[in-house]
Amino acid sequence: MHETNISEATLSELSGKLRAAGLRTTKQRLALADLLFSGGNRHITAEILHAEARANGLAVSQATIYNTLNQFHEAGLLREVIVEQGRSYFDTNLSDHHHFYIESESRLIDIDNQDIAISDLPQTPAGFEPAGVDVIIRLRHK
Amino acid sequence: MHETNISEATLSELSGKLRAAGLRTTKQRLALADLLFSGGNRHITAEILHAEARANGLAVSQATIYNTLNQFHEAGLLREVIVEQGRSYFDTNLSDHHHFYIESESRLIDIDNQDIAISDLPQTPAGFEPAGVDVIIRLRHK
DNA sequence: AGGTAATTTAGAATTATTCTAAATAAATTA
DNA sequence: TAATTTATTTAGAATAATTCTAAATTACCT
Ligand SMILES: [Mn+2]
Ligand SMILES: [Mn+2]
Ligand SMILES: [Zn+2]
Ligand SMILES: [Zn+2]
Repeated sequence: MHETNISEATLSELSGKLRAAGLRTTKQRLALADLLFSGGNRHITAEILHAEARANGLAVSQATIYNTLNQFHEAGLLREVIVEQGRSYFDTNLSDHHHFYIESESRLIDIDNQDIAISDLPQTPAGFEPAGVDVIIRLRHK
Repeated sequence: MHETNISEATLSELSGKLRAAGLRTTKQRLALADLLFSGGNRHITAEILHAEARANGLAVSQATIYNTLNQFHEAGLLREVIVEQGRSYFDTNLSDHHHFYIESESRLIDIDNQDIAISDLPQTPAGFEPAGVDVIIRLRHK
C-alpha cells in the first residue's frame, strides 16, 4: 500500500511527466498531477484543486497549489484560460480548442477546433506574431 | 470659465449620456466621461483612468473611478474586456469587434468585425443562449 | 549515508477591487 | 429659494486571489 491511492501504472506515467518537465517527483506533485491528469480533461481553479486535494487526504499548502499550477503551466502541461476577472482557470486539454463560458455557474465547456471556423484572420500588426487565439462564447440561461 | 475645461457642446452631449443612463451629472462623472468618450475609442484600466484624471487636475477618489466604470459598464456605455488575470480593461468601442492583445505592452488593438469571420459556430448547450463572443488574438514580438 | 539543491510551507505581503459609513452635492418639493 | 430627499463621493477598511519570504523538509546524486 502507498501513501496515496494512485495505481502503480499511473504513478510511473505521472512520474515520467514530471521528469520530462524537469520537476522532481514529490508526493504533492504526484497527487496533484493525479487529480489533474488521471481522469478526463478538466478546467480547474487553484481553490477547487486545493479543496479536492484536501478531500483526498493530501496535506498540501495553498502556496504549493499555486506553485504547482504555475510550474505545470510553464512546462506546457496546463493551459491557462482567462474568462473572469480575478481568478484563473487551468485547462488540462492541450488540444487546439475554444470555450463556452457559463458565467452564472463559473463553468467552462470545450469547443472542439473542428466545431468552429475562424477565417479571414486580420493582418497581424508589424513586428508581432500570433501566440494564440482564444474564442470565448459567453452563455446565459435562456 | 468652467471648473473643468470641457467645451459647452461636449458638456451637454455628455450630460445627455449620463441622464440617459439614469445617472446624475456630477463634476466627477462629467470629467471622467470626457476623458473616456471625447477622443477616439479607448481601452482603459481603472488605474490609467485615475492617473489621467489626476493629471487633468480632477480630484477624484479611487472608489469613484471604480464606481463610475462599473456604472458606465452596467449602463452599456462601456464594454469590459478580460484578457489578463487580475485587472479589467474597459472599452469605449461598443461596436461588434474583437481584439489583438500584446501582453508585453498590456495593450489591446481592435479587430473590426468585418476583418474576421467566425463561422460554423457550434451548437449552444441546451437551456443557454450566447451572450457574447470574444475573440482574443494574443501577440508576441517576432 | 552525506551533501546539495529543490521543494514545501506558514504566514506576511501585494494588488486589484469592493465595501462601509459619514460628508457632500444634486434633484425635487414646498 | 429654502427645505427635504436621495444619490454621489470619499477615506479608509475589508476582501479575494495570488505571490513572496525565509525557514524546515525532502529528493536526488555521489
Ligand atoms: Mn502561470
Ligand atoms: Mn462591471
Ligand atoms: Zn478547455
Ligand atoms: Zn476594443
